[in-house]
Amino acid sequence: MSLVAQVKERAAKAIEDLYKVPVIADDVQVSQTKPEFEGDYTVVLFAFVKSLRKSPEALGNEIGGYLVEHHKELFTGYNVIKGFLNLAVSDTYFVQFLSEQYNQPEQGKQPSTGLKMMVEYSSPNTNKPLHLGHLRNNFLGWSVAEILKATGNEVMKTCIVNDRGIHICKSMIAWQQLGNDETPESTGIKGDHLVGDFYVRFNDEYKRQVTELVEKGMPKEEAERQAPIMQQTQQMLVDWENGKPEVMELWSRMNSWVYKGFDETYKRIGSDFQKTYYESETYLLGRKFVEMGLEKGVFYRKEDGSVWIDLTDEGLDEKLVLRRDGTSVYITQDLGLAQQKYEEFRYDQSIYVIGDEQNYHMKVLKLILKKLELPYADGIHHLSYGMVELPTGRMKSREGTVVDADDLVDEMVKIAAHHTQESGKVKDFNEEELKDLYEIIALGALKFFLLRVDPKKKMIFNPEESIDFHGFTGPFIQYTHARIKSILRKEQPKSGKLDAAGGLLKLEKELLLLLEQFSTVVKQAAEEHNPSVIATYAFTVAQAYNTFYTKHSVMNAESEEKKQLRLQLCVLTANVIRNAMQLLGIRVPEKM
RNA sequence: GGCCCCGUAGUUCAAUGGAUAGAAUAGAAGUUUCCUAAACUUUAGAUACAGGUUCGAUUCCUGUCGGGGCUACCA
Repeated sequence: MSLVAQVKERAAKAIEDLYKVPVIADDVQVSQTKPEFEGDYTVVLFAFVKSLRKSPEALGNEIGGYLVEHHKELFTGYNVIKGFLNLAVSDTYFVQFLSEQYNQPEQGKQPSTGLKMMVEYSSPNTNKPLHLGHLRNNFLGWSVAEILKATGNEVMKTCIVNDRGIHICKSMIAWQQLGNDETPESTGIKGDHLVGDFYVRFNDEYKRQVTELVEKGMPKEEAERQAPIMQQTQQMLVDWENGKPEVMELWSRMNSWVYKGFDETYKRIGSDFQKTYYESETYLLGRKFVEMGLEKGVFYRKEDGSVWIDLTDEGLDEKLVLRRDGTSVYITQDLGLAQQKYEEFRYDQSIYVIGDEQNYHMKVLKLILKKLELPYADGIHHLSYGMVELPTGRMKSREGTVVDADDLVDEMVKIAAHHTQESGKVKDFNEEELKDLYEIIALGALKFFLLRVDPKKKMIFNPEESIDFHGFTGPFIQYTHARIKSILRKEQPKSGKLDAAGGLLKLEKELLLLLEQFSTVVKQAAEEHNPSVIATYAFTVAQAYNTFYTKHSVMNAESEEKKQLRLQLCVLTANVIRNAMQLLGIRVPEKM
C-alpha cells in the first residue's frame, strides 16, 4: 500500500478510536507537507472541526499524539499549525522501502484489473502528411495506452484512417491533371508528402478557375460550384462510390504511397496499432442503426425522407443521422464503427483520442448509443485534447503555417546532434550509436514538450524558438538518467538490508519520499487519462536527484553503509525515471 | 443568436476549496583541482476586472471585458 494511503487509513482509524465516529480513509485529506514546514505528510483537519466540535489545534494534537504512539514504526513526530497536522515518517520506513524496491526493474506496475480497453488515436487523412497536431494526438494516445497497461488493463490500440471522401478525390484529380505521372520513386518525395502536394495544387488550380469564372461575370458562389475541376472531383466521388475500376485503381495506388510514408513516420515516432480501420470499409456500417433507431422510436423520419434524432431535451440540437438521399453522415458512420469495435473486442472502455473541436460530436455519439440502449455506451470516453497553436493562432494550411511532423523531427535531430557534439561527452560512440542517441534525445525533447501540458488545454508552439533541451524538458531527465548510469558503471550496490541507524539526510529522504509516490502517480495518470502527471513527476524526481547529486557524493560517501544506501538510491531512481519515461514513449540513454 | 472552453510572472506551463500561488525559460549574481555544468545555488517577477458563497477561492456562483471552439444533408 502506498504511503499516502497508509497515512489516510491510520488517521481515519485514529479518529474512529478517539472520537467513536466512523470515518472512511478516502475522506481524510492528506497531502505532501510543504517544504517550509517540518514533516512529510499533512493531514488537513478542517473537515472534522465542525462534526467533532473541537478546535483544529486540539484535533491535531490528539490525532498526532495517537499516531505517533500507536505507529512508532511509521511516524516519528508531528506538529500542528493552524488546521494542519504535519507528520514525520520514520527513516526506517524509507530505508526498508528502498532495499525492497531498488532492484525491481518494473516500477509503478499495478495488478491486473481484467478490463479491456481500446484506445483509438492518430486517425489521419490520406490527403495530407502528419503535422504537429497529429504528433500531440499520437504521443497522447500511445502514452495513455501504455499508462492503462501499467495499471493492469488489457489494451488494444486502434487507428481509423480517413481514406475516402471528396478531399481524397481532390488529390487524385490534381494528380491526374497536373501530375505528369510523378511517383514517390520518380521524384524522391515521401509518398504522403507527394499526395499532400497535389492536394495543395488542387486548391491552387481550383482558386484559379473560380477567379477566371468570376472575371467572366459569374457570381462567386456559382463559380465555386461550376469550376470544372470541382465538377470533375464530384464526379470522381460518385465513380468511386460506384466502384469504377480506373478510379479505384488510382485511389489505391495513391493511398499506398501515403501509407508507406505514414509507416515511416509512425515507425520513427514510435506509434503502433493492433488494428487499423479504414473508413472506406466502415462508412456503410452505421445504416442498420437507422433502422434500429426508428424501430425504438429514438429516431424519426422527416417528410423528405431524412432521419433525425431530437436531443433538445439534453440541451443539444436536432441531429441528422441519415441524409434524404439515403446516405449516412459522419455520426452514423461512428455509430457503426463503435458497434464493430465492440463486436470484435468486447471492450469495457473505448477511448477516443480526438481534438476538442469534436466535443459536441462525441457527446452526441455517446448520447445516441445510450438512447439506443447499447451496452457499451457507458464505456465510451472522449479523450479531448486542445489544439496546438502558433503564437498567432491556429495553424492554417492556406497560409502555409502548418508545422510538418517529419520536418520538425528532422529539425529536432539536428539540434540534438549539435548539443551533443558541443558537449563532447560521447567521443567513444560510433556512427550508428550517435545516430540512435540523436533520435533518442530529439524525440525525447519533442514528446516531453507535447506531453507535459494537460491534454485538455490548448498549447502554444513557437516555431521561431526551438524546443528547449534545458530545464523542464525530456533531455534534462534523460541527462539525469545518464548521470546515474555513469555512477552505476563504476559500482553496483550489494543487496541486503541496510542500516538506517545513521539516519537519512534531508536530500536522501526527499528523494525517497518522491520515489515512493510513483505508483500513486501512475494510478492518477490512468484515472485522468493524463500523461502530463507523469511528465511533471519525472521532472520532479530528476530535479531532486540532481540536487542530491551536487550536494552529496555517492562514490566518496562518508561511510560504506552510506555508499551502499546511495547506490541503491541511484538504482531505484534510474528505474523509476526509466519506467516513467517509458510511459511517455521516451527512451533514456545510458550515456549522453 | 444559442451552447461549450479558456484568461496565472516578459514567455511557456503547474496548483483534489487549504498553509507565504509552484516550476521552467528569458533577466541579474555566483558554482568545475571532487561520481557527466544538457547540472547546481542565490535573486527579482503573476491569479483580466467587479461582486457573491466559505473558517479559507486561481479553483465554486453571478456579471463585465478579452480570446478560442462548436452550432453542415463536410468528414
